[in-house]
Amino acid sequence: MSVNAREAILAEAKCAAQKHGYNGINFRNIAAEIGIKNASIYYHFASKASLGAAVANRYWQDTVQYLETIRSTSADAAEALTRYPTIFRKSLEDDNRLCLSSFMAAEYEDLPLEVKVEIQAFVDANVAWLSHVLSEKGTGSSEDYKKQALAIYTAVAGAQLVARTRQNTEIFDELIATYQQTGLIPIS
Amino acid sequence: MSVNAREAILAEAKCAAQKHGYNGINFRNIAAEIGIKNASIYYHFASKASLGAAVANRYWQDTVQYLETIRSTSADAAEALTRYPTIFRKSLEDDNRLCLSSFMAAEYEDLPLEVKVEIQAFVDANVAWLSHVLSEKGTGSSEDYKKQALAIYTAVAGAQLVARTRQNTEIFDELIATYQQTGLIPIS
DNA sequence: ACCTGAACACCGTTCAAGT
DNA sequence: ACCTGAACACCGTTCAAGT
Repeated sequence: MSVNAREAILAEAKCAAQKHGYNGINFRNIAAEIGIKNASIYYHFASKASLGAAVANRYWQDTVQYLETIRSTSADAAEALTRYPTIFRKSLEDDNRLCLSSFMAAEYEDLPLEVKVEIQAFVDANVAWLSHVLSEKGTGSSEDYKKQALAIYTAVAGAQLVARTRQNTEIFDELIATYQQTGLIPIS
Repeated sequence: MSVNAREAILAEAKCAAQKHGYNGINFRNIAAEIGIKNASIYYHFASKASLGAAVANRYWQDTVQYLETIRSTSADAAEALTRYPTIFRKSLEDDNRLCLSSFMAAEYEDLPLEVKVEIQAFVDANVAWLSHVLSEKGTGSSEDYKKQALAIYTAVAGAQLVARTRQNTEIFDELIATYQQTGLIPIS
């Protein structure tokens, strides 16, 4: 708690956002959880918007790092592509949480600008990574890779949403398998 | 307004839900919009949960009807499949609104049970319709149709979410085109 | 049958005040 | 440097009271 209140607030806020969305970030809950008063949060963050932006920023930066790990530990592009959905699967497994971005995409219109910017950065990072991996294994144009990358990201994020609704991780796996069988996600 | 307050409340609530989600349904706003006081809404609906469920119920029933229209006015299954995404496209065009279900999928964990039930009914109706259309044109097993139907629904709903984030209907069209090119959505 | 005013607890936010 | 109590406007909800 008191080692670093700022980090504790961030961690609680991230967890709340993955479970209930931006709207579910509750200052009084967070404060109670880490043993301070809700007014104290304002010493560390200027506003809920600012806290939300910090959470989203940390989130996509962590994701970029994880994506890099997948690439560097995969034998080839095909393996990296196959492992990509695990990012989304992990949050589902872990307490049925949602990718921050999927959540906030729904809430998007009502989000403060500074949060929108970070959410957009997350999507961009995913598409950039996927485009690069696709280009390593394919022969299409750069435009095609971008389109396919966005399509894969979209479908996988959608799968997380639907699977969460059913509270069933198997549905996520089946959806990914169907994407692979139909050819949306290349497998070899 | 006073011709039928109940219907006026439903209409306002639906619009709010498509723009801001269940959480964005605001009794004081709705009341002001139709010229009554927020306490009056409780005469027509027992709670916000009840109003939300009524909105979602009306929504999926309208969708079922629209899907039937697509089928009965399509020359064949392939045409019906091609026209399927228009349902999601229309709400985007119309003021950048979101399919109720995509919204509430994000909010799902926090939704009252009676609302969850209606959201699930919407997804089921879509999957049933898609399965049927797929079976009319294909030769796979019934299990395969269901899986592919859910995959198509998931990917199209995801496309709506992503396109909304970019406030750009073209992105929706490009995503659908990519789904068709890769084979997720059969085209002939 | 339909609507209202007043009150409740809850939440983001502010601010003057404490150590 | 970090935290707090008290107050504000906002929201879902209740309820006794109005026509």
